[in-house]
This record gives sequence, structure tokens and C-alpha cells, in this order.
Amino acid sequence: MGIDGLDGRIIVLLAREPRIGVLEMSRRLGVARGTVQARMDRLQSNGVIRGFGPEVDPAALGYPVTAFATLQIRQGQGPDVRAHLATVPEVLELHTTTGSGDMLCRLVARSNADLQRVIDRVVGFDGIVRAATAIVMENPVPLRIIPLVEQAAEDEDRV
Amino acid sequence: MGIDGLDGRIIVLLAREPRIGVLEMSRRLGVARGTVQARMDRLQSNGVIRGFGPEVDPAALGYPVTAFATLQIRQGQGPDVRAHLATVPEVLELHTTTGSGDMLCRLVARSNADLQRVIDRVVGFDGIVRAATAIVMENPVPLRIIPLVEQAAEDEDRV
DNA sequence: CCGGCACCGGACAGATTGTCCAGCGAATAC
DNA sequence: GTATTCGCTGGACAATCTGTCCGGTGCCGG
Repeated sequence: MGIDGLDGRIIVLLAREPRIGVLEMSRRLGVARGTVQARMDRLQSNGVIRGFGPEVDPAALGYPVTAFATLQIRQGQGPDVRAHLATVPEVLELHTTTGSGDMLCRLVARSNADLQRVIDRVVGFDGIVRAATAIVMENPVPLRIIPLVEQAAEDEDRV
Repeated sequence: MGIDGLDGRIIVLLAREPRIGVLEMSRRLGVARGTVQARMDRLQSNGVIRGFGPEVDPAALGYPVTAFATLQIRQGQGPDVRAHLATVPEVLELHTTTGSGDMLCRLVARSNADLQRVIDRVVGFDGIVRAATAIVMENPVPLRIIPLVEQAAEDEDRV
């Protein structure tokens, strides 16, 4: 577990220019193509790189409103609630967190008004006791991984 | 704005098999290669597809602990706090939300003990009044977009 | 009725990929 | 001390895909 400096540089390069190929990477990094290819294979079978799925912008799909909802779940209803939420397309992500029966989910909606519909659908389920929603206004730091990768690579090299 | 059924099928196909090429997609979808290529170009310049960055698993990097922190910010300190948080690699994501000076951020750490270090670093900044942290235990619904894409495509087609 | 538009099916050269190979240096094992 | 394993290099090959054209067709709005 862990990555070294070359792995880190590969991931960062990939994150900055996703359409880059193995050949071009090997040129930029100054290593043989086979090396980059082997590293990539290893990173993917390691699970460090899960895949290269397209990053879709919900806003461009017509869902410009994002919100986070904290749900309080009735004891023992966890599995049912999960199954319920999994059926709601507007639920992009769901976590169970510390605290008694709490879940945190990320929602999107077509508008603030539409958010009400989504929330109604989310909480309109028996096992959910209470929901607290926070609407996202700005996203100063979009989901990112590069700084962490650099950190992890440095840590590994130092060892 | 919006996508039609073919766009939706392209995105879903891409999400399921990221390494697929344009040619193979055109074969699967039963359309001409040029069509798929044109759609892809449009989706990307539309901003619907932001890119194809590698999905890196923080756990595989040695950061298996995820947490969400709600931060209460002192009036007017927002920009400074953002800049501060942007410098912390373990902050993967930051949102400002409704409520007086509230922010929500996603953190990762090497362990529960390490999480304390991360939180100290996050809140060890003048503009932050209070922080409430929820540690993620399970992730029943990982970040997903396919259901929303299908929904958006259906809505568009119906119109 | 006439564009304009999106799609089809095909063509082309150029680049990249997957997959081999032999050689080499370093770290590891015996 | 020596043998083995490992990762990297630099090169090669055929197969594939990409970017980019083209002409032709069907549909919609003006």
C-alpha cells in the first residue's frame, strides 16, 4: 500500500491531462513506456486508480442545485433506508456516519422548488425520523485529489 | 441545455466501461462513429462531461478514514478560511452552505488518531468559530451519476 | 420549395496500443 | 560471495484506433 514519487507523478499528470496517452506520459516523465504501462497496471489492480469514468456536471444536466441532508434514522431501519435512497436518482452519494442512526447524503435538484420535491421523496419513508438540509451556495474547493496524491508520494519517498 | 437519449446512452456506456473507445461505442450503440464523436465533442464543450480524470481511492493511498466537518465561520472571514482550507491536502472538498457562515468540508485521514491532527489543522485558524465532525462509517451509495443521467435523458425525450 | 442540420457509411494517413524481447543494475536470498 | 529476482530500459512488431475528410440522405423550419 502506498505510492512512490513516480506513481504520484503519473497520477498528477493523468489528473491534469486526462486524455494523455501512455506514450506521451513516458516522454514527459522521462521513463520508458513499458515502465509507465506497468505502473498504471499496478495502480489499477491496487485499486489506487478505480477507473476513468467521465466526470459529469449535474448543473449541465439541468440540476444546478446541490444540497447536503443529514438524516436521522430509526433504529434498525438502516438497511431499508439505504435501499430506499438508492432508488432516488437525485441522491448522488450516501454515507452513514457516527452518531445514532445518522446518514449524510448529497442531493441535487432542478431548482430550489424542485429540491422540496426531492427532499419530500427522500424523507417520505418510514424509517426516517428527521432531516436537516443545507443548500450549497458555493463550491470553493471542488472534489480534488492531487494535493493528497502529492502528499502521499512525498511521505512514501521519505520512508 | 439537457441531453437526449443518445447522449444519455453514451454517458452511461462511458461510465460503465471508461476505457471504451469511440469506435466501439458506435458499434454498441448502432450509430456511425462520426455521430458518437460529434456527440462527445458537444458534451464536452457543453460542460456536461468535464473530463476523464482518474478516480483515485484515498483509502488505497493510505487514507482510509473519511469525515465531514461543518464549520462555523466568523463574519467576513469566509475568503480567508477558504484559502486556508485549500492549503490542506486532506481537505478533498469544500462547500459553503446556507446558514450563517457555514461551510461543509470532506476530510480524509490516515487513522482516527490522524483525523485529530487533520481537524486541528483545519480548525486551527482564526476565522473558524466552531467545528462539528461526523466520521463516515459506511458508504452505501458511492458518488454516482448514472441514475441522474438516465433520468435527465428520459425527461428530455419526453419533452 | 429551399436551406440547414444531423446522421450515415466510407476513406485515408498518422499515431497509439498491447505485447513481445534481451540486456542491465540493484536489492535480496542462499 | 554468488545466484536469483525484480524493475527499468530501449527496441521491435502487428493490430487498432484516432482525427479528419468526403458525398449522400432524410427531416424540420422558414
